[in-house]
Amino acid sequence: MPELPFTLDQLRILKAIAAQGSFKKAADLLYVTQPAVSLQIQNLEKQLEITIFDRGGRKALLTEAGRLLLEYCERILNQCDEACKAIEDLNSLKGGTLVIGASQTTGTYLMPRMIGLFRQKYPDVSVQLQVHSTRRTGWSVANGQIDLAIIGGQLPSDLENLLQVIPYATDELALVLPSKHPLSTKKELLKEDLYKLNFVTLDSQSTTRKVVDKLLQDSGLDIQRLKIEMELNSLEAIKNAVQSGLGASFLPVVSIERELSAGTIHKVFVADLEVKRELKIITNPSRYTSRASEVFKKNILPQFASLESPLRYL
Amino acid sequence: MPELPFTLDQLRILKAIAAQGSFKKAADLLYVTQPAVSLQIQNLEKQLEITIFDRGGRKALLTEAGRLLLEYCERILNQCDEACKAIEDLNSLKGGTLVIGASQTTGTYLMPRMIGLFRQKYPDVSVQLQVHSTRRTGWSVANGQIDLAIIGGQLPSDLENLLQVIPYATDELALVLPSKHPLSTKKELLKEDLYKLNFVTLDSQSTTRKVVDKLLQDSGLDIQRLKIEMELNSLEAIKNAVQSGLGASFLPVVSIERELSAGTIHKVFVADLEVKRELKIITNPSRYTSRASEVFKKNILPQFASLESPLRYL
DNA sequence: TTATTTAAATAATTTAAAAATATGGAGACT
DNA sequence: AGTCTCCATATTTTTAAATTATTTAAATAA
Repeated sequence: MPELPFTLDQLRILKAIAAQGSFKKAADLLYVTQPAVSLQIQNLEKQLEITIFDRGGRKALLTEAGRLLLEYCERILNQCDEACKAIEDLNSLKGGTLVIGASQTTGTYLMPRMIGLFRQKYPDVSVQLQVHSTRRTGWSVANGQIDLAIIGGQLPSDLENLLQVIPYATDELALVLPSKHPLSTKKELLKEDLYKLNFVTLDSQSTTRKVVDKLLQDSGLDIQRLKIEMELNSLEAIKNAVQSGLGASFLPVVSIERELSAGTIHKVFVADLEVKRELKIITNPSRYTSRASEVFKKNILPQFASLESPLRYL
Repeated sequence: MPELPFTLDQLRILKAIAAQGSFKKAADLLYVTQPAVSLQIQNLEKQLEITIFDRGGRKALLTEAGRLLLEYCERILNQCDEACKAIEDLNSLKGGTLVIGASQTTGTYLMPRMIGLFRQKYPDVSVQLQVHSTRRTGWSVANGQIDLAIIGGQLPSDLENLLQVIPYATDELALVLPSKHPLSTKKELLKEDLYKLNFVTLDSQSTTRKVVDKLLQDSGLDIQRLKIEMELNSLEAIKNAVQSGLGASFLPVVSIERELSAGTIHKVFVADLEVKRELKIITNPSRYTSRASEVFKKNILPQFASLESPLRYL
C-alpha cells in the first residue's frame, strides 16, 4: 500500500486556483487565507516533484504537469461528489434495499399493502419480501439477511434472546363457515359445536396451524375429536374449500376481509373461545439498522395496527 | 464549493479494512495503530451519517452503505494511483511535450538532427518545432508558448532583459559560388571582388539577411554597390540558384554541408572578412522549466556545438 | 461454567500538520 | 515614482491525528 502523495484538500485547492486563475481568489472561494492556499500547493509540488503553477505573470497559469494533474483532479473530485450524493440518497431513502421477512399469512395479506405504502413514500428504495417459516425468518434476521420481519409464531429460545421481539398486533383467527352451512346463521356457537364440523386446515407443519391447535387445546377442547376433512398448504386453497362448502376453518381475519364483505364466507363467534395470536416485529439489535428499516418500523407499521386495536386495512 | 466529508486516508483505511476483514489487520497493513484506524472510521461514519461496518462478529463486515461507499472508494483510489503514475512518467520523461522554437535556418538544418537525438533518448516525449522569426520566437518564449528556442538574430531590447539569453555557437555565413564560377578556384578573394559578383540573397525582411548586410557594412563594404541578382525567401531556393550558376550568396554553413562535400557549391574565403553570427539559446527564467526542456538544454545542445568550436554534425 | 484469547472502543497524552496573523517583495497599472 | 495586487515567507496558534495504555465485549478452549 503506497502512501498517497496528495490530499483531497490539495486537489480542491488546485482546482479552485485553476478555475479562478489566482491564489487569492481561490482562497476566498474556499474560505481560507491566501497563505494556506500557497502552502498547500507548495506541499503538493514538493511531494510530486513538479511545478504546477506559473506564478510569474498577472495570472496563475498551469504548467504542463499542472494541466495533467488537473485532469485527474477533476475526475477524482467528481467521483467524490458522486459518492457523497449516493450516500445522501441512501440516507434520505433515495436508494438502497429493504429486506422484509414475513410468514405466509402476513406476507400474503398484510405486507403487500404495507410495502405499497412504503414504496409510495419512498419510491427509490427497493423492497424485497421474503416469505418463510417463523424459524427460518428468525435465523435470517439473526445473521442479517433480513432487516426486519413480522412473525406470528414462537421463535426458538436461542433466537428469542438474540433478537429484539416487539409485540405488534393481535391477529384473530376466526372460525369461518360456508355461507350455506346450517350453523352459519347462529349468532354464537358453543365449543361443543366444533366437534360437529368438518375442518379444512393448514398442514400440521405450519406455524399458524400449531398456534390454532394449541389455543384450542388450551381452551379445553380435545383436538383429536375434531374432524379434519382435509389439510391444505395454502390459505387461498382453504378459503376456496370453505366457500365451496367443504368444511369450516380457523383463518386469520386479515386473509378473509374480502370474502367476509362479499358474504361468501361466514365468520362465527364461539362462546368462551378466542383464537388469537400475537404478531411480533423482530429485528437484530446487534446489527446495523438501515434507515429504510427504521422508517418502515416507525412510520409504516403503526399505520396498520397497534397493540390496542386489531389489524386494520387502509 | 462544498466541503468534502471524507479524506483519501479515510478511504484508504476503509479499503484496507474491507480487504482484510479486520481493523487490526488493516492497521498493520497501513503501518498505523489500531486506534488510529478505529478513530478514522468513526469520523467517516459520523461525517457521512452512515454506519459502514458491522463490528459485531469475528469479522468486520460492510453494511449496505459501506459497500456503496467502497465502490466509489475503489474508483477514487484508482484514479489517484493513475494520476501518480502519469506524474511520475512526466518526471522521468516518459510523457509530455517539449516545444522548441527556431529560425528558418536552424529550424531547417539543425533542429531536426537535435530533435532526432532527443527523441532517440526520450521516445515518449513528443517534441514540437515552431519555426518563426526571431521576434515572434522571442515573444512566444516570453509568454510560455515555447519552452526553449535558438535564435540567430537580435531580440527586441525589452525581451532581451526579460529572457535568459545564452550564447550557444557561432554560425558562419560563408560566401559560396557556383562551382563553375571563374573566381571559385581562387584560394581567397579580396573584399573588392565582391562588387564583381551577382548575389542571390534572402529577402530584406529576413533576420539572416539583416545580419549579413550589417556585417558587410561594418567591415567597410558599401552594400549598395553589391549587385543583387534576385531575392528569394528560401535558403533551398537560393542554394539551387547558386548551384545553377545564377550567382553568389552568403549562406549559413549549416545549410550547405551536403553541397560542399558533393562539390556542387564552392565556399570561398574573403580576406579580412568574417561573416559570423552568434546563435543564442533563449529561455524564460520566470517560467516553469519542464524536465524535457532542461534535458534538451543540458544534454542535447552541447553535443552539436560549443562556444569554442563551430557547429558540428553528428 | 470460568479462563483465555482476540478484536475493537475509549481515554489521555504527545506529536504533527494546517490554519491564521503579520510582513516582505515583485510585477502591473496609473 | 507610487500604489495596488498578488504571492511568498516567518511566526504563532489552533486543530487534528497519531501513539500508548486501558477497558469492554465477544469468541474459543479448558
